[in-house]
Formats: sequence, structure tokens, C-alpha cells
Amino acid sequence: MNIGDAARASGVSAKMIRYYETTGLIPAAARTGAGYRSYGEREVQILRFVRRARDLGFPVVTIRELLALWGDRARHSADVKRLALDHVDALERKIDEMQAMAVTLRHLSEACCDDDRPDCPILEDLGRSAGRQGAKAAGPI
Amino acid sequence: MNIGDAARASGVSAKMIRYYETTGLIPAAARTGAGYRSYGEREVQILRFVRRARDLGFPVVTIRELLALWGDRARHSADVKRLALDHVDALERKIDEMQAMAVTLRHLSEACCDDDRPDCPILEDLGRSAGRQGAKAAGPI
DNA sequence: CTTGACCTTCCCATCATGGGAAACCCTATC
DNA sequence: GATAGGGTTTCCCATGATGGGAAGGTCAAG
Repeated sequence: MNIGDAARASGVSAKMIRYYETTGLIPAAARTGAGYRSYGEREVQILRFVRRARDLGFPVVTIRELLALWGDRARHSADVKRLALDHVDALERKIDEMQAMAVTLRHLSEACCDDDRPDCPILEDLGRSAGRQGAKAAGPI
Repeated sequence: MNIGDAARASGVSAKMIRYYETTGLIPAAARTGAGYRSYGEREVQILRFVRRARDLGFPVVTIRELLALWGDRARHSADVKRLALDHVDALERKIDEMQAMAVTLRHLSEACCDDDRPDCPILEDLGRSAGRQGAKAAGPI
């Protein structure tokens, strides 16, 4: 199987397969006489694993650990679970941040008259200097 | 005011101020005889605007539009509102994606025995080839 | 005049991904 | 056997927003 077939079979683009190989996430593929990378079912399996983990939002560093555990028959499932739950925590932190942004923006938008007049609470919020966002180091000197 | 003071007063790092200047997001600062960038209240105000917009998750391209509207006394508030609500939509799409990931991972983790045995539904999910994730182009030829 | 803090530009790195060029290879058709 | 088309290789560059750091110039206080 050439890289294009492996890409189609795994859902990982050929570009990314090469990238994963150079960064050591996946082992280097065997080569044909002409230098083409060659893949079998086993390799496609690994690529699918990576693809699925990416779809679940795991960063590549964590996928590296997951792959290692996957290949370790003496693994402790608790280690896998910890990686998964740590990632869930990270996801939830980001979700909370974004929800806070969305709530603020919805509030401001509700108060916006939404017509051809220039008055706009959104711009007023962004432009008001009262926030003193940068005050951490600019406090009373 | 030098760039360091402007950074402290606005909450935008000196590095980012220079970056915003080179990308044209903010106008080039005036220079002292020695070539130092010089900032006044007006410029700090702009930087705070950018900072607040970044905190609300707006991408820089959109901040560019927001800044233009901010400076346009003939603006229509509806245009601002549209930018804000489009961004809320984008946030919500990402939130939904991440929540789906978190839900899947929590389900899998609940089923994980969480001890020193190797059996793990998380790895089983990642490794199962039944998914055929890459099947879009690999279907019946 | 020295010292330390500040400023300048320039380059590099992140993270995961894509685009594109130049060269090479393989297969099918003529 | 020649040619065309599509696949593959490596290499370089770009993204977006941010930080790190080096080499060198500047300013203000002592």
C-alpha cells in the first residue's frame, strides 16, 4: 500500500503521515526499491488510532503516550484513564472560558440597538478604559 | 511613554505591540530621536481595545474590522452586532465540538476499570478499526 | 563615566496543518 | 519503445498569536 492508499484508508492525510513519521509519533514506514513508503494493515491501524485520538482532541504529545500504552501489554488501565480525564479537564477549562466569552458577547449584543445608528454598547465595552486590564504591573508605583 | 509603559498600561506585551504594528492592526507609533516608539493616552486606549477584544476571543482579522468601526462615527451598530454574533456562533460551534469530545471521553472513562489491569475501553475505542474513519474516498470503487 | 534597565531589529520556536515546486517513478495506452 | 497522467519523494514556506533570545544602541541615576 502506498502512502495515498494508507491516507485514504486511515483518514490521515499523506502530508500528516510524513509529518508524524519525522516527529517520531509513528515508526518510519518500510520503503520500496524506488523509495516509496509502504504500508500494511498494521500501519493503517496505527494511523487510524492517531486519527481517532486527534478527533477526540488529544494533543500529539498525549497521543504519543497513548500509543505507548496501547502497545504495552503490561499497561495499567488507570494510566490510560488518567490521560483521558486530564484531557477532559483541559477541554472543560477551555469550554468554560469560551462560554464566558459567549455570555458576555450575548449580553452586550442584546443591548445593541441593531440598526443604522452608531451607538453601540459592544464598542463602548471594548473601548472603555475603566477596565484597567493592564493594571497588574501598573498599580500604585 | 515608551513601549514598556504602554505595555503595562494596556496589558498588551511589548512583543505583541510591535507585532500588531508590523501587521498593520494598529498604526505605527511615533518615534523619538533615538528610534524609541512613543505612546500617548490615545494609543494606549487602542491597545486596551485590542486587548479586551482578544480576551473575548475575537480573531485579529475581526479586531481589525472592530477597530475600523470604532473609529467610524457613521458606523451602523448593526454591523458591530453582526460581527459579535458571528463570533458567538463560532464560539458555540467550538464549544459543541469540545463538549462532544468530553462526553465521549467521560463515557469511555466510566467504563474503564481504573486499576493495574491492562483492559481498557478507551484504548479499545481508539484502536478499533470498525470505525472506517477514512472511508470517504475508500468506499466501493 | 559606569551601571542597569530599557529599547531596537532580527531570527527562531511553538502546534498541526496545508500549499507548492522540482524531481522522480509507475502504469496504461498508443 | 515513447508518452501522458497521476502518484511519490524531499524541501521550503505559510498559517496565528505568542514567546525567547541575541546583538547592539540609549537613557537616567549615581
